[in-house]
Amino acid sequence: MRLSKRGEYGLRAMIMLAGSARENEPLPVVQIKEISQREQISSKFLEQILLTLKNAGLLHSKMGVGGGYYLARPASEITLGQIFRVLDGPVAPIKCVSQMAYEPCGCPDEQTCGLRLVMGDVRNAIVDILDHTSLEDVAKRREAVRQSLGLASL
Amino acid sequence: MRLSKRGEYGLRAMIMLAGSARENEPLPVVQIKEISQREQISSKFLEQILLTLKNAGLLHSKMGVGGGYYLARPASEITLGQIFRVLDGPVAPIKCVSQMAYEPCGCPDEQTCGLRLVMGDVRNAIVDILDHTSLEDVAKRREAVRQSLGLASL
DNA sequence: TGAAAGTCTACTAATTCCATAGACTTTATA
DNA sequence: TATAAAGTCTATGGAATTAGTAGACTTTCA
Repeated sequence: MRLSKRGEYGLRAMIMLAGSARENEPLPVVQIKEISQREQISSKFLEQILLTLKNAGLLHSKMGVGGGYYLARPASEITLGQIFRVLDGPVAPIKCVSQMAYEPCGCPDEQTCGLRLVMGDVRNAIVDILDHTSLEDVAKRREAVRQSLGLASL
Repeated sequence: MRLSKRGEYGLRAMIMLAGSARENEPLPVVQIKEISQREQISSKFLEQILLTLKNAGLLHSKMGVGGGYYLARPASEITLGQIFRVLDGPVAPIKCVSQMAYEPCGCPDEQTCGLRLVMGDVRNAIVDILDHTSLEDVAKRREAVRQSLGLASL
């Protein structure tokens, strides 16, 4: 039940971009190099990941001097589920319960397959979290933890 | 977030064994060949899986003529989580939130890592289901679905 | 004693994962 | 307008994992 490095790095990068947004300021444009340094990710690998996210419409970019990446939409409108699916594919643990990529599994009778019933629950539980957690939610939550630990805001 | 074939087949086999138990009768002993036919699984592959489950203490076996596999404990005392972990390893999507196999991930500050907070929730949601669903629960639930579909009991 | 069952270990083909490399395009600015 | 700074795109490669096969071995019962 593992999140891939692609998924991990992509989510971390998006969370970082959302976290460096300041109120009443334009969305910050951040370079690959800076993200890769702050998050300790191979910049060449990250490059691919950000490009994928861009082609999926979750990031925008600016080329050339002073360029970089920035969120395609406000952080409140991008969910972790969207990011996850772009990088790691369907959320469902088994294809026969996938909404996005249904395929029958080999069980004799799908309607009464016990495994399918339970894995459907698992899928729903994961989707509930990932699709209802926006980048803004993550940023707020992290901020709350920081506060409770008595740390400064950055 | 995928369940492997190993995990799928193993869970299906265990569920089948639990489902073929009859009240007030000894736990049925079922041969690999029969399981593999009923569940459409390569019998050589299934053999390995059942052996792993046996070595983990979830199954018992009888060698020789009339032999086969049977549950090591009553179906109510074996959870899907136990089976899953034997075959597919830790449930957590990322090691830094794993109870069974914790390892730090590369994030700059683990305590305030937003991804870690959310993946902790995901882990808990999955564990809640898998560790609180026994083979007996699955059998009962399947039976309920059968009833509601107006099907016979086997 | 022989057939029916599980046990155990090794092997392999295919796929996926985690990158790395390098040539290319776009843009700001000196 | 040249140049450096940034993203774009495609190919390649090693390592690990996955899903299975093969085959020799052991145990048990009739």
